[in-house]
Amino acid sequence: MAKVTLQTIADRLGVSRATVSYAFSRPDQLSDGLRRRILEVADELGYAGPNPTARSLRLGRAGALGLIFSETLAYAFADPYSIGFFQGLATAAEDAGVGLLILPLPHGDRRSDTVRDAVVDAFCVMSLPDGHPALAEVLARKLPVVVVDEPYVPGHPFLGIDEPAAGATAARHVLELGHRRLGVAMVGLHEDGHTGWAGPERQRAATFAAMRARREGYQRACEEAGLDWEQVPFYEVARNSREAGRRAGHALLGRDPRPTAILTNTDVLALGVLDAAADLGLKVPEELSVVGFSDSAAEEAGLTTIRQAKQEMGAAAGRLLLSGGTAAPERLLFPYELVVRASTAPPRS
Amino acid sequence: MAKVTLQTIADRLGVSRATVSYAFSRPDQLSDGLRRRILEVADELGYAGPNPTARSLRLGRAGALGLIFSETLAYAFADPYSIGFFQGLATAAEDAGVGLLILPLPHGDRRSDTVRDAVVDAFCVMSLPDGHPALAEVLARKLPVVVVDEPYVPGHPFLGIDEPAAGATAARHVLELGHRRLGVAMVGLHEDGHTGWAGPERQRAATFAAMRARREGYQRACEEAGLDWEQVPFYEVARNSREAGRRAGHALLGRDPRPTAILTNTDVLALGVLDAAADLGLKVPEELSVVGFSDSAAEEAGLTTIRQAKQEMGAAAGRLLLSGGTAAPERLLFPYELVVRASTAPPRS
DNA sequence: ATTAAGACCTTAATTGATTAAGAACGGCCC
DNA sequence: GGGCCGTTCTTAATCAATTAAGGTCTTAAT
Repeated sequence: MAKVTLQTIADRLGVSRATVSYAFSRPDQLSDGLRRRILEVADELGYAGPNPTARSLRLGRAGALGLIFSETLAYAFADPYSIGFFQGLATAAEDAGVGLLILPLPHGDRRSDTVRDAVVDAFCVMSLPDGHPALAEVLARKLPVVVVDEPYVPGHPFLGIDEPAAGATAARHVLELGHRRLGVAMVGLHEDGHTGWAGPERQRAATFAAMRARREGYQRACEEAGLDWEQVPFYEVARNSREAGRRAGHALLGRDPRPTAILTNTDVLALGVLDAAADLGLKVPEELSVVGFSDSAAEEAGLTTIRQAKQEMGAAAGRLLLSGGTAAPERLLFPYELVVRASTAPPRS
Repeated sequence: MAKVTLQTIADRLGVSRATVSYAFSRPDQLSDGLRRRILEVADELGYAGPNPTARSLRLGRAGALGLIFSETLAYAFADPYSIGFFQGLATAAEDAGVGLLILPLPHGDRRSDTVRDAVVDAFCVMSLPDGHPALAEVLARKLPVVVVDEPYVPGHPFLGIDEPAAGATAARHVLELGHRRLGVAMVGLHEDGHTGWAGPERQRAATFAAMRARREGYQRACEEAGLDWEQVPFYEVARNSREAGRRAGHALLGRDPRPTAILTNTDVLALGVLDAAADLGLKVPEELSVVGFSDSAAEEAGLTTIRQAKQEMGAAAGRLLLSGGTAAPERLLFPYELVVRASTAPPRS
């Protein structure tokens, strides 16, 4: 069966290609009888309908939004914060009747042309580390772009929260409860897969801008409270998993003196820290306070965290991209909120 | 700034369009000097690179896999089972360097042409109710298609589990523990948004084939054990949420005599039933046994469930679609497994 | 009878690329 | 100097549609 196009049908009926096109896309331009006959023949020949690619080319619109995410897709789908954002974005796409093209980025050195070849009308870039090659590829496409969380790209709308302020809020919470011995567990600072202690230089050199800024907030709050940041144990993990959190928890809780409060930059990590505390028989919050981030998996575990409007951010990103990019603000900062639950309390004196 | 195409650059340099094309796609066809000049001018003019749509048209491939899902996208992203499947599918797409185009289906009566206009090479259809119009639209595209879970479409590969057998396995588990008073809570049977008791006729009329079959498994096992299915209270909910599960739990546990075991067709629902049990002060598993399904959110809650190889299914679906559809088996049934945890036990005598 | 207005269909330009085949030219060898 | 080969670029067909503008008829009004 050779390919069936508009022309095939036109030839078969002795009419012009344009006529057949009208039969599909503009019924009012044709007599009912001819239209019926065209559709009949189309059906008979097994015509699959106007080729979307050709249509897309002619009409100059792709009908899809591209989504770029630094992690592997499997990972992105495993992260509650990302999922919340996807939901919002998907809702916006749904409302506009466009698809969401999720673009895998080559992991490792394998090169791929997914960004260059993506048939989309706009890009949403999320959580890319500084200098990631995909960003350059996206910008080269000269399509509307919004960036979420990181990195900041001058000239394109940015959606996120005031990271330093949010980080400081989380830290200040435990500091104001009276904690003086803090520990920090963070994921997603670097791309090198390192797990272990991280000193100040390494912390400052983080390639993920949002996490770097969040950490700066932690530090600022600590220093404002008179703590020496260099003395705050800082454990970095490579994967945002409960298991990694447990490992960080064990490392931090194994220190002498033991921290009485641990800050984490994701809820999933915080849950792992709670696991570690349980392993050691430490009571939370009596003997240990834990703060998460994003409020993505915190409620049931009674975790104190910073709540972010993930879905609203996704929806806003979608609307921004689909509105034709008119009058987009440079920086769209969303509200965040400290949610105090049962994982934090004053330290035992 | 008018649109910049290959031709613009060609004209500017006084070379042919083909030459410019070669500069981008086949460097070996050109002298280094000219190629450099072309790329320079391209950069200068702000050329965004060869138009992907035009390329796609010429090359006859879209570089994307279409994913059709009956629920709203926000919902799909909220369901752990779907997410597991997506992960697998995404991994396969990633390996092949193609994108994943997630297609929203119009909810309600709003019509949309997303399926007709989707620029994809193949479709993966998941969990569509019988007779859903989107299926016809997909089939009309005459592209490779695989269907996951439901509905079964003759002539196209089907991926899923042996639903009746899996359902029977779940039911048999509690029956063999000695339970005689069962209750069932199910979601995703009908599209009408109904929540409440469902009699046998309504159960059998479910439009989602997989869930219908799973229920048949429950019934078969019960009848084999000598129970009268008509006497088994059956509560149907419209949304797969913990809250809906709690509601179903309250309904079922409010019956006299109270069921000693409740079967649910998703883990999320089962968690809700556990909530209801907790509300009523019922001890699990001493006073109530609960069985989930899919092993998607069960581990931490200690839920007995049927484990499904969601990720493997996703990966298999992807590979099948990307392999050019050669020699695809008609029906690919995946293994499932009863995982017994702490939510089931013999009834108290 | 003339003219205007519709209805219905065709012509042809356009969307932005890819690529096989061919042409022009220089260099090399005999 | 002619034949041959290689390099480098051009020509032109092709992918599959959309749509403004124009051409025929038919019909109705003056």
